[in-house]
Amino acid sequence: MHHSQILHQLKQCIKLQFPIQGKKLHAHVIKSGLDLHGPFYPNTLINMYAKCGHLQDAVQLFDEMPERDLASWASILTAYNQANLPKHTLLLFSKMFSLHGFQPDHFILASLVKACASLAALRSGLQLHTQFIVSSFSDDDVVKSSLVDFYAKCGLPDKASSVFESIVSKNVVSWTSLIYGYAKMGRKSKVVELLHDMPCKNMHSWTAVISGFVQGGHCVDSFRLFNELRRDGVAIEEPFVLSSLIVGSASLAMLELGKQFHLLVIGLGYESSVYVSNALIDMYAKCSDISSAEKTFGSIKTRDIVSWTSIIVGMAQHGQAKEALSLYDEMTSAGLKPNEVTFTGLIYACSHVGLVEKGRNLFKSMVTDYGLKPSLQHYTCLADLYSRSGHLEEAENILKSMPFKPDEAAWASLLSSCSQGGKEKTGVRIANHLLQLGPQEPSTCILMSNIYARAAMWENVPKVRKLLANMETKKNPGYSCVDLGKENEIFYAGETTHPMKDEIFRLLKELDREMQKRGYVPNVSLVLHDMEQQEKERQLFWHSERVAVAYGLLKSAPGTCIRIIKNLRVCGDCHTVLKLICSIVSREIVVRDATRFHHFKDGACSCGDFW
DNA sequence: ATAGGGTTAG
Repeated sequence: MHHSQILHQLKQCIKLQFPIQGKKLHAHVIKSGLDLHGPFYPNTLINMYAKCGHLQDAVQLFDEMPERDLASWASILTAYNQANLPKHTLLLFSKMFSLHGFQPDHFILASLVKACASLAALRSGLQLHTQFIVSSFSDDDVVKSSLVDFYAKCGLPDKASSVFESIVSKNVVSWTSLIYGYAKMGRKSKVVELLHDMPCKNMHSWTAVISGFVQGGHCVDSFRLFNELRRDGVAIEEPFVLSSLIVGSASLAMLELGKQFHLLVIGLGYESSVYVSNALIDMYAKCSDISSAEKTFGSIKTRDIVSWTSIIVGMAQHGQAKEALSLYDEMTSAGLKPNEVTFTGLIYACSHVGLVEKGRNLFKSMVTDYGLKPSLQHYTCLADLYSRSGHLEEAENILKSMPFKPDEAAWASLLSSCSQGGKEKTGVRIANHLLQLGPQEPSTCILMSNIYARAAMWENVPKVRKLLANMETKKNPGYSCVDLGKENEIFYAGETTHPMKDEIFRLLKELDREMQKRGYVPNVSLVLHDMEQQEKERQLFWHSERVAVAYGLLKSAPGTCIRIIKNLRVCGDCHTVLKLICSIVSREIVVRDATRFHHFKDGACSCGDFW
């Protein structure tokens, strides 16, 4: 074989994603005595391995090269980008820069900007932009296009636009990057304008706009745009866009819509896309339909680490800790390596069933067996495990000795265990610390106030109340949304204007009488405002989750599960009430609150009363 | 020979 033929075939391997064939060509080059280190071969081979996902082979070739030119460096940087290791890309570059004093060319600059874009590393990207402007490649359109993408991903679409304007020949790639940036920031009129002005559109562009809307939390806009596409008869040639839409239905907990997207996936024949299936698992879990999540997981032919992690995390969040842990054993037996995300789910599972030893061992295993670096979230999760199981000292030690500064969430989780377990002294110490820190979350303030009230430190209660009052003016009001399949109904806390309010009131009154027979006493310590006892009870009575449950009981088919989505965390009193209601009416109630899921069934909750 | 856009889990 002539070497131009070999080069051609290597390119074919990249295009068709045939690493095995590529490896054969590599072997052929060595066996036939062709000069492996001659012109073109090593860089093309590195590129082939990189693009086919064989990072290790690319790195090995690179390390064995006697001479490296700028193209070799560009190829290996691409390999790290391709393997989704943008941090390595930047790290390797800084090494190359200090060791060899290289000036990056336009190829290398484009790879580096891409790495910054996927990390949303604003500072490094700005530095590269400066370096690019003063370099001799400063008119290169491809680097400019990657800078547009970088600014768009950093949430600065106007900066992206000014770079975009400087591009000499604008193409579908640069247009797509720009429009993604505006979609992500929810700048709808700008998106519409750009869609109109764009001379060239393809599936990439549509996917970019829709995923931009979803990633920026403008899910409804993404659904609307997709409807328009379908109306216009645009063919969905690839499944990419469906994953984004499924993520959108998950984040709004719109189960019916998610199911419709699932049907569309089947109809279009994209069931075999792992990306789509993984998004579906997560969607069903986030919409509280954990059994459909399991079914979807079961139907995947080749599961990857994201599939396993999604179902493990889903099970853990729904209180099925044992199942989550046994899925982990199955996963490792199948030869898959867990990553950071898997371990968050696993430790979370342990903390919900009080498996202290198991959690401790998993944390150790993550470091020693898999060489993973625990993040702040891992430490917080581990501390949570200790404090929930009554090991407050160990929990506090972790927060104090870990290589991160504990944030408000970390202290708040510890504080919540103090109020549950009657550890007053520790609680007061942590509350004082939080007071100095200046809490940002209303839920933290409520915990603090309760601790101070219980310790009779009345001088501190007004301080916390004042903080809370300042927050509540800017925070969203609490609401609960009950999912009745074809329709949803949303209730705000204290709302008394609903057309069915009399029926709802009657039902809640009736339930209240039955609850009191079973020993229920309203826990007013969780209501903070200054008011008389009766007024406090009335306020609790109209908490949005109760109203939503009552409405759900009135409107839904008998025996069905009632699903509630809430924007804040469930309050302690409502939690008690829902446990009672579910057994009084013999119905399952599932509440997705701001942080977790509560499955109320037979008088108990899947969260084990810790949240 | 080497560079730029859209998809999944905490």
